[in-house]
Amino acid sequence: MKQELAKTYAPNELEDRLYREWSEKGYFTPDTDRDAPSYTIVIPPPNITGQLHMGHALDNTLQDILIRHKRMQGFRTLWVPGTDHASIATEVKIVEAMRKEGLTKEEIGREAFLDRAWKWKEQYGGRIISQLKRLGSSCDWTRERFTMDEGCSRAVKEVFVRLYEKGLIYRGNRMINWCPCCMTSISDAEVEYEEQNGSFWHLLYPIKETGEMLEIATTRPETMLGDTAVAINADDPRYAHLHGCHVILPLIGKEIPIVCDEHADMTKGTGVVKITPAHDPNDFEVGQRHSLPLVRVFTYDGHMTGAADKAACDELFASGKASVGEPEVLDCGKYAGMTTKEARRAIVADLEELGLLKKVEPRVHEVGTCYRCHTTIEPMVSKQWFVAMETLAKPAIDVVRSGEIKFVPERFDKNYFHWMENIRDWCISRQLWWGHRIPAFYCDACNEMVVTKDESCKCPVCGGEMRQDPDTLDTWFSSALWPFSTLGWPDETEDLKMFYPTSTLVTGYDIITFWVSRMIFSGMAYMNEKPFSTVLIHGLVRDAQGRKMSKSLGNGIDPLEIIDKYGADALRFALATGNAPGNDMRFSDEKIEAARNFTNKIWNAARFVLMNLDIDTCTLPAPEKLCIEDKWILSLYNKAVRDIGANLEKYEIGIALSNLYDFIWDIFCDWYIELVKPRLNAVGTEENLTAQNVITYVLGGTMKLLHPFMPFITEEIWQKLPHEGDTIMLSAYPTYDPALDFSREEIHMERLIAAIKAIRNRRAEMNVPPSKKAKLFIVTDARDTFTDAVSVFFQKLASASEVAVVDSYVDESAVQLVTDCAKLFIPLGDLVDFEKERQRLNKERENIEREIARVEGKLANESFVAKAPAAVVDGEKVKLGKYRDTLAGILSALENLK
RNA sequence: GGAGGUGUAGCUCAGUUGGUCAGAGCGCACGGUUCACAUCCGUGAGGUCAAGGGUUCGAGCCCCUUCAUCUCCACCA
Repeated sequence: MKQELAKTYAPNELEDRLYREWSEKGYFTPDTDRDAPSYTIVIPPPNITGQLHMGHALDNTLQDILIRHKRMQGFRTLWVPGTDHASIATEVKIVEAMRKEGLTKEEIGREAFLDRAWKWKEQYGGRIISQLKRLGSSCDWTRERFTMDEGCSRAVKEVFVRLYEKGLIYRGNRMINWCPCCMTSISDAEVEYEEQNGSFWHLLYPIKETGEMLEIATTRPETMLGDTAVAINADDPRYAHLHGCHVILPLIGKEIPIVCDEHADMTKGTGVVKITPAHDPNDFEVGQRHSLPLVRVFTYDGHMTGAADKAACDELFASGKASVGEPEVLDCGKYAGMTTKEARRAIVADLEELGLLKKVEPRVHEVGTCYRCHTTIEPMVSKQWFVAMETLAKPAIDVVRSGEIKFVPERFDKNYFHWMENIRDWCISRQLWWGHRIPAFYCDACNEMVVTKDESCKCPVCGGEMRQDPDTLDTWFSSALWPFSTLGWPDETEDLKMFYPTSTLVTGYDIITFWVSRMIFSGMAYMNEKPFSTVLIHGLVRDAQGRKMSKSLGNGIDPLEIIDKYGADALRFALATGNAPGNDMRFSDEKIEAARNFTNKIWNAARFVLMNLDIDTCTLPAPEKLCIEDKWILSLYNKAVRDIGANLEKYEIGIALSNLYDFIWDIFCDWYIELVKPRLNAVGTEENLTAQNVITYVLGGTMKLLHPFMPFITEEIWQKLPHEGDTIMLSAYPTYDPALDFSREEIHMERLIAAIKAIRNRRAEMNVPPSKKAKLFIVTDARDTFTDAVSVFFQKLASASEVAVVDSYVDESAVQLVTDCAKLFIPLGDLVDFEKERQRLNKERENIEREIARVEGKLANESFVAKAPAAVVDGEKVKLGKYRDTLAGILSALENLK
């Protein structure tokens, strides 16, 4: 069988063909009947809003490498794919699209809106899936899931109800982060802090009892209308006489108390803090401690409250439906209806007019913004659903602390612990429509509330109709359940038994708090078991200048364009190579071109091998039939197998891949192929047959080693080589074989290579073109290295016309080269410049003498000899011996020149 | 205010438990029509491993200090 390959690797045609074939033959689906250990990965589900970006490409390349490696090792591997509904992100996009059509959510109503959302999901969810396929991801598509599919929704309801029944989910008026743009609450994790230039306004509040002016500094004067107290520190001597006094809140003339609270820090500002419990998290706490009223002065869309808002609130209180902690609403009068920004200006101007603005200082401070739209977050007291985190956090901390779950690299556990140990209750309700609707039902008739999975429930008190809570859940609430909801939970499915806990989670460090931590406490809480054993963390993919890739900068690189141009394997190589876990990486043209060149190199090596092949099956010949170069390549191949395997086990994917790169390019292509060419040309001989088998064995094995990283090219080549089985995907990953350890031949080849390199080097320095052949005389004690059989190497690779191993050689007109075991003479006649030769040899002599002095010094150091491991000391001794031999050679060469 | 990352050749970065670790790719210089590959082959130049101190027989690697740079977290008025 003669197989042929095209001259240049053209990835596109074969990628589609091979992926379809793998998929159709069901190779991605685990054989659940087979008895084998499981290895499971659940995909971090991409948002349906997006399309594949470089971050996804990296994330999924790493997962595919792991899963393909384990599959080839014989594990029962499952990679569960899916997408995330991305509640807020998707809703924002749909609202945006509707705005362009002149529509609003309210106009079309909830049902029509959800219709649009599902259509969106069909369109864009499908797109990202097909993009994942182009990368070569070997996901089990028969198990594809969506965070809002029926199963996931069931899991969400189940968890909600269970937690509610345990008292770990509660509803109440609490301080939350409100995004006036998205018009919803968001969790603490979803707030991003940005540095902004602001001001520090020093206001004066008149004191009722003494008539003094109390100076108060604030960064947010517009909240003053909602002040319900002023706090001082009880120990502050400056204000000791004011305990129990009141201030008159300017502009509205309201009397509010001066309270003593630890929150007022004597060392900061004026030591006096205005307290706005409804619009500041700290002030909320102070308000709780002193039972201060909550006065809301902002609307949910970022304006000052007015008469209508107040009326609505009054009605709520009058009806008796206002719940505990419900804030009052102020009619802000002349400020009503202004945006908070306008109100700030107006209030400051009015205070200034009244002489109550003492000074304004510029100040830089961190302002919370919405992670989706980057609108400034308004802290608000609002009635929301929360998860009580304290009891849930503890097992989640322990399971990482005990090492049951490991972060790779380890340092990210610090991040995790810090977040988990300082966690606050999780606000999970969102004023959005796209998402899992909260399974709480209210009876308008009698105010009863029921939390249940049953959507058609009746009021248990009065039997009346129930109204479901209009809010939806934080999108991360369903993501948190992903490792088990995708396997069928809450049912006790076979998949759950077989594949949970999952093995490795691969994700970026930017998502540890959002997602990883929540999956861990969820797994512990509902499964009583960790969701995964290892969290492999990777960094961000940045552009060539090191900037974050973003839409607004327009510096994003589209992975699909890269795949079209260079192939998926090249993209995968570029992403997986030369970067360590947890570190950011840069993506550049140079990198992808280098990757493309590597694929082409592999392709051509295979092309060469196939051109010289006429065997149909490959059997490794018995050792006595192997030539030195065969044993050498097998030995190095075997070491590569060991190293690559060890690095993959340690998740050192970048190192494993560079081991492979080095082996393929520098060892296999640059040396072995060149070394066996003469034998491959000698068609019909036994040596030729041996060479064919060895080169096929090594190339085939190398393709297997490389397959997890570059699945397409390796499958294509492997298929064309003599092979057993239907696909490289399911072939056995190579393992270390002690029988292939040929260390003697390694030493011989090292010597030969050193000699060949020395000759090439010397000829290059002298500008002798390779076409000018010259005789080579070798004087050496290492006769077993420089055998007749290896002469051809020098002819082929070192431009030798003929090679002779001689007892001694004297010829003044010869170039002399010295290695640690041989002296090489190349009679080049006129080309030799004796003065230059002498200088060169002297330089070499100086170098080697320096080295000898260094090693001798080391060995003369008693504590080195006494304390260093024997192997290290022996190594130094061997080195010294070689150096001395080399020096002797150089000295005799110099002698020869005289 | 806390925590962490990074700093190694001109550029981008590897360097696993301290002992052939001073490396790779790109770039640069010189040479090459060798029948797999010019997306290639051969050869070469280049680094006090940010600075200083310490531990050790031995330090890019461990410890301390400093500088530069990036990131995360944090309710500071």
